[in-house]
Amino acid sequence: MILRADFYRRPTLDVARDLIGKVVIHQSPAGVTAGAIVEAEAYIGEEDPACHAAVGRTARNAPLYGPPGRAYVYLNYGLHNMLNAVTEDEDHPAAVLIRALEPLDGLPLMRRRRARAPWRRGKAPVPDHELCRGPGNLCLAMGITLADNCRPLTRGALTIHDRGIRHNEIVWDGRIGIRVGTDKLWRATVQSHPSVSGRRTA
DNA sequence: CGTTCGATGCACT
DNA sequence: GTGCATCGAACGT
Repeated sequence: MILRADFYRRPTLDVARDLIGKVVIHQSPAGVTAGAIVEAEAYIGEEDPACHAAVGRTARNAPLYGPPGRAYVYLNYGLHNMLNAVTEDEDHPAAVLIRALEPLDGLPLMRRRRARAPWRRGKAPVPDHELCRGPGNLCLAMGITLADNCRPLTRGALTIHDRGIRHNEIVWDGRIGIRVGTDKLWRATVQSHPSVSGRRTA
């Protein structure tokens, strides 16, 4: 069952929590890939120093000020695309960063895309559970690019679905990979899942 | 184990 | 010109 816009038109922390276990599906000319979300972070409003909306509305962060249920994709460090789901209302810029997936469908295509990265040339193949581990890696494996920016997640080539996956052990931690706003416990993960990014616990 | 650092492109000041 | 919501290799302990 595909998630509708009303799913995203809610408090961002609720959306982040409920996105855990949901399935991202990308249909590209090269084939279909899909993965279940195991890690997500909330970025909420102009008062959140780590949110792109903290600097006010700009050309880049404009999707955050648009309707909920669309993708916000941007390039970071000149290398990696980041996939966000826009949440809340048009006048409340916020989004959930999808940080990691458990690969479900199209694993051979994911392996090919990961192997194509310049820094992976001639290296050992990526283990399956690491194909979508990390926000940059998952966009590469899924073939998500800037062309997907602003696209609705409720229909079309890039969508998010409820396939009935439920996780009992969802934990909240501080967001990672940022320099400010690290005090807020807005990172939801499936505890101990091998596809979750960052340092492994156990 | 841990920390440092280079690659790389573009939005923003 | 500066600074990233990264990745992974290289090095130190």
